[in-house]
Amino acid sequence: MKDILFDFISKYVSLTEDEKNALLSLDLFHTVKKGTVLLEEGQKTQDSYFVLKGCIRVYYILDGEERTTAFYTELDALTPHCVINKAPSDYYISCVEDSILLISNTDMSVEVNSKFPKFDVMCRMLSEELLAKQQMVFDEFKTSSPEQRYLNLLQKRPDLIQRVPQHQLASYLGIQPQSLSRLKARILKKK
Amino acid sequence: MKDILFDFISKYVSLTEDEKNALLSLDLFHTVKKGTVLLEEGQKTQDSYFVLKGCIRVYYILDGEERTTAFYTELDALTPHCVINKAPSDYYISCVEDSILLISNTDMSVEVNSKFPKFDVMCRMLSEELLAKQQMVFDEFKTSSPEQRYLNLLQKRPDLIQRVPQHQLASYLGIQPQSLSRLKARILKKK
DNA sequence: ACAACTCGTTCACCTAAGTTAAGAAACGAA
DNA sequence: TTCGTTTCTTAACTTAGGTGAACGAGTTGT
Repeated sequence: MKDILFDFISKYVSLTEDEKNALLSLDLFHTVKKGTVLLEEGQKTQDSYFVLKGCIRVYYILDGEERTTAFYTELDALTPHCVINKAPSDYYISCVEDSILLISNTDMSVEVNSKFPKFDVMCRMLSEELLAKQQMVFDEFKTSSPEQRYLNLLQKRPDLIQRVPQHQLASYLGIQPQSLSRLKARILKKK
Repeated sequence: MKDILFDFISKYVSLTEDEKNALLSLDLFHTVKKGTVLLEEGQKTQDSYFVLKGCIRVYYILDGEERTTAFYTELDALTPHCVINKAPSDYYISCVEDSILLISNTDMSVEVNSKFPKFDVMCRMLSEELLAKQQMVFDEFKTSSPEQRYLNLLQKRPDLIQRVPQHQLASYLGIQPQSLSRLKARILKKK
């Protein structure tokens, strides 16, 4: 697990042994059971998540209905909105599978970053990269139909379609579960 | 113009006179005429944009059709995807109105950031904030219908509806211009 | 084993967005 | 100004997604 983390970090900055040990001394690793709710609507938290293994999901409850807007899998990082703007969360985060997560809170980050400015640089690079990636995903979503979105997902994240319940996937694609079934049947017929 | 910039920066870090002068010596301010194309598909650039006055627009050309995915107005910052991942751009950026922009390139940033680490911190804060905001906008888009999106825009960025051509607005909402006209007529009828 | 529940799928019907076409209004260039 | 272009709107028709209901398969709990 440590290796996965340090390999990831090494894409951005190179760490000394001291810095690695400083990180490891923070008790960041957590195993989380499937179904665990990490964050609820209305709560405030200081925690950010980094997925080492497994899958977590962001969803809203609107008119009593779950609306899934994001899945985070291996090597994805998630800093909840409420951590940034210090307001209560307007969404939920839960665990789709048994997962191993790295959970860090703002206090830790502030402390580590002030001791090792290198982490500030890494965080900046990471946010910039995530922002650019997020924008691309958004652009693809906007410029395509539900059917194209499904086909696109089939290309880019085929694992998601297998590991995630279909009704969550439907809402992730912006449609109803029934429409996803119909859409899949339509695609099969075409071939 | 300088004041607008420094007021904006002061929300993140406080600058000394030296730091302010270092910024001003960089020749960042540019006036750009309506219709000017700042970035074309296939091009590489090092430039990031910050809108002091006016409006710029990001769009793709798919099957010969323009697809607008974003508008940037006063105090919005835009770092094109191609600056981050060093690949040719897959979209265009153009000027919707006569605008005053702050244009900075990567070389400048690297130089300034190494001289004043404070800017690294500011950039990190800014990217994190933008990422969170972007995610919220994306979530709203995903969880609502075109009609709701239009009503939402009417609430949150009413100026956009006035200052931007309707066909660009339609594609920003993920629909055809005809559908936007129809949708607006439908809303008027309801009232 | 059985009931209660969840999940994925199918169907029929409804509604809204896509498509094609046409005309009116606004804008720009000569 | 006038001609030509672009932009916006309206209409008629098509199509895909929303909605409500129903069914079977798989789970969970008793």
